[in-house]
Amino acid sequence: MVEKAKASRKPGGRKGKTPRLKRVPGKPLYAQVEEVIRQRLIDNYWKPGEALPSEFELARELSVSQGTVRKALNDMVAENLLERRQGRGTFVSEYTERRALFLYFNLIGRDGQRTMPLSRILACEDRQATERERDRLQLKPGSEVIALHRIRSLDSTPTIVERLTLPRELFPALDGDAKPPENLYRFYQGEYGITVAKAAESVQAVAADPLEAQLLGVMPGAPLLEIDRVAVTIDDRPVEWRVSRCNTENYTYVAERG
Amino acid sequence: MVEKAKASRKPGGRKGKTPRLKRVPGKPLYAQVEEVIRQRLIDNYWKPGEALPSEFELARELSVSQGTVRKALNDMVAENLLERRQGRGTFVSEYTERRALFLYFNLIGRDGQRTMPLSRILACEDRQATERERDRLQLKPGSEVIALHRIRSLDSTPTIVERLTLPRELFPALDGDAKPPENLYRFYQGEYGITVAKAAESVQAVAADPLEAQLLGVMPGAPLLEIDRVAVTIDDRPVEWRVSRCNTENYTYVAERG
DNA sequence: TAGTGGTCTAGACCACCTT
DNA sequence: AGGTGGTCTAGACCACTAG
Repeated sequence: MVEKAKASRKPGGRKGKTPRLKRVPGKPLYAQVEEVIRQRLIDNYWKPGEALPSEFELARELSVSQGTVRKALNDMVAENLLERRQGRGTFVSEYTERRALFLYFNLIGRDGQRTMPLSRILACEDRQATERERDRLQLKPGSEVIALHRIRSLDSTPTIVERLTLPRELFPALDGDAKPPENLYRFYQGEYGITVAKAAESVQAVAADPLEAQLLGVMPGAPLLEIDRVAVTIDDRPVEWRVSRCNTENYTYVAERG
Repeated sequence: MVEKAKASRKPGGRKGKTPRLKRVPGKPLYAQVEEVIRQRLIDNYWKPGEALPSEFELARELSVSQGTVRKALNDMVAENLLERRQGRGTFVSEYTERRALFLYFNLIGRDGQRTMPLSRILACEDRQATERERDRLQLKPGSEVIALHRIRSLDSTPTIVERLTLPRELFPALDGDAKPPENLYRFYQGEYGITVAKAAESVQAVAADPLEAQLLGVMPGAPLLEIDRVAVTIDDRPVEWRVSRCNTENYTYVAERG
């Protein structure tokens, strides 16, 4: 899809070879450095897992000091966009299993253990977005979506019934036959160059409907935890809407405050 | 050139004397600066709302550079322990209404608005800690606790039934007559010098029992959101165990991920 | 105007990793 | 041995707030 822009970096006219940053009133230099790097991540100029140039190289390229580059990079580490390892370099964050588990999977067992869920897809549908879906995914009327219905088990016990909606335009080649794997965010990244950078969740208690009750092995009307999540890219475009209904008899949802 | 630091640490030095920091292998200087400042917060040497000395003063006192003090202070701002305002100074965080609402109250209305709850105390009891309470609050067998039962309304609608347990030893003067106010964390801080620094929450869906159902105006067995929270001080001592059961028909619990 | 935090630079040395 | 990020220092200037 997006080609490495290295060759096209110097197509002649534009701004010369590199964006030479200069002081702008009201906008710190390090913020401008962040913008440049962020844009390159969006463009897939540096790909997930790849190493960035060293602090000194970036500093030379952008005509700022190494300390300014350092502040920009550290800020982006705090946003989970980059990772730094002493002696090795600075790398674009990648969606490993571990990362998915700790960043985006918040159901833990009574013993405090995190377990990787196992999913079974119940249905995969291709259709027009409902009004609610358009609202959540910021889509125009008439937009197509892919709707996924699956059940996820923790320790071999069916625990989560999940409905996902993806904008068709972001995932052109995805269809019902090519079943997506367990780690969807990694799949989005590897196959489509789409990186999920953050997600907003809202949580409620709901009563299980008959189908959910049957799938989860509880009584209809039993209390379930509903997690409503919209995942967005680095540049804040919605990627996925996911509604998970969880049996919390043996698992709890965790959050840190303060 | 690094100053030789003289290393004249006096063995018989008094506590009130200035701790002169020196390099220790494996422990960065800024981490030591953080420790000193953190300990002073724990000791209430600087009180909530008070201004700290300037970066330069602290740097001189601790025999480190201003940049090192800066890093320590900024780290502690990220932990919500301090606040900095350009041109004014660095201040110890205080529990304002606004702060309590945004840091520790996570039920928001359908419209995304945060509302301050209004509480009515149903019971206030003084008794021995149960085993579960001892576990959560890290108390020794036989410890006394204060148990509070209250109902909280949002927009005049009873929405949360809450049970709180406080270690008696932390709140010696608190009794059933002196009813604590709405903002408990601020109360703890102002009256007892106890600062809640962070909290861990775990969330589940549960069925309303008959009493809760009556208080909240729902049917018995209706799904409620249960939030289980232990609040701890800067030095990680448990201050309060709180179990809130919420009617989430009109409110949702929010969290950010990534 | 004086004092504070915020930004930026330059250079030194250290700890760690790869070769 | 050479390169990377991590720490620490020193000093300059800017932006904001207060008296």
